Amino acid sequence: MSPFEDEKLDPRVKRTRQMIEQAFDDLIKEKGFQTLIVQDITERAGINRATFYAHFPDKYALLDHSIRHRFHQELEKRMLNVCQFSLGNLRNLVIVVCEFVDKSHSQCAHSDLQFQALVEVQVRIQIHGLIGHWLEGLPSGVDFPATRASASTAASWALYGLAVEWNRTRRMPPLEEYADQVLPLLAANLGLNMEAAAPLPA
Amino acid sequence: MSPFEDEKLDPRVKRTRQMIEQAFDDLIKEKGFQTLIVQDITERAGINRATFYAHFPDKYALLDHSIRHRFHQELEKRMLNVCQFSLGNLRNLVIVVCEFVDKSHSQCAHSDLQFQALVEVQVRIQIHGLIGHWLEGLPSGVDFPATRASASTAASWALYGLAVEWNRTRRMPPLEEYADQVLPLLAANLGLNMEAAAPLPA
DNA sequence: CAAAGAGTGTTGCTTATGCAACAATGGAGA
DNA sequence: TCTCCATTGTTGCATAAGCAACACTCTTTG
Repeated sequence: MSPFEDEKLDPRVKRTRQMIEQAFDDLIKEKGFQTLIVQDITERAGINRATFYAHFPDKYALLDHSIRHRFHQELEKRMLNVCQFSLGNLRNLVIVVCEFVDKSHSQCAHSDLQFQALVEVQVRIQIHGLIGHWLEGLPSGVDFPATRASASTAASWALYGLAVEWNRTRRMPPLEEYADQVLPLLAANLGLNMEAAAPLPA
Repeated sequence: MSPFEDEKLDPRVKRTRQMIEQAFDDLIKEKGFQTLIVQDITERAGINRATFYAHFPDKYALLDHSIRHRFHQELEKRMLNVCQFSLGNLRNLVIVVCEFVDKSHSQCAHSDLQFQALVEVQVRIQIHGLIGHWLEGLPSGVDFPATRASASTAASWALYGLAVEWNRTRRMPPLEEYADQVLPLLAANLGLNMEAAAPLPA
């Protein structure tokens, strides 16, 4: 459930990965993802090129890892990775995703479509996993429009799409307001009627 | 002449030394030199204890190296390590030494006498080397009170002593003024009569 | 005095990283 | 088309770093 714990790993490995990730993050801001070559990363990180390939198959794998890592950190900040389902937590998730998408889109220079697509895939996977985990924790009596798997799929796509839309409209309305506005939509995906007495704590 | 150039060294070695030196500097500020044990340094640096001993015989050698390194950096900042003798350069050297002594004494918490003594030895060695190098570059016609070797010895001790004194009087008078004040003393050590027409550019 | 603990250096072995060279791919330009 | 060049992954070998264990010295504490 938590692929980024501080495993008791060889300190050399931990250091090298940190240096690679740091160099990668910096370079993406500076020259974007597409024009970035592996040699840039290893030079900035101060490691050998062969060492890079000992850790990542290529720069795409590194990007995937980096996105997962950073998004997971955002979840950790709000403890969304160690909680149960509630409308309040779902609302926080909306906020996290919107902010993350906004930050990603702003830092990639030339509206790099490939970059954005790769971000989307990784983030959606994580959202899907989190919501799926939440739903597993619900009592079996709760009804869903379909299976729980379908529910988390629909909700994760919907949530990401809403985040992109919020970014596209130049972050209007304000995030808190937007979260309140779209929360019923997502709740509906999950089979929750917000007008009736919700079976969950808000 | 320059023991700290960016030699083409194995990047692993460069990294490890940097981490050790960084951890050492931080820890000295936090808990002083005497109470510091090697294990503290290696833990903070994130390296193995055996690796430490592969680079330094003990914490005293590390301190020596650290002082030499930092003092040399100060010389480099003002390009005193790549210039010839002049009264202006000697004056700059006074300023560098005063500032360095002051910084060292302020950062060592409990007026750690051993620490101060170790700093003194290393800094004086460097001053001695630099002045000696300067004197070698002078034309053979210039007169000294004694040999050039004696002159640089006397001057280096005198200069360090003056720096300690300036620190002891709570940095009074202001550094620039103090430098002008003591410059004739040091010049006399080097056989230069500042009242007569100096054979050197000011 | 004895025993326990903390810190020091050292050692043998394992593992990760550095380095240089290589073939393979693909794009740019004559 | 052809060559040139940059980039990519990969490989074998050299070297640095990690790790656990050891003996040794001091200090502390009962």
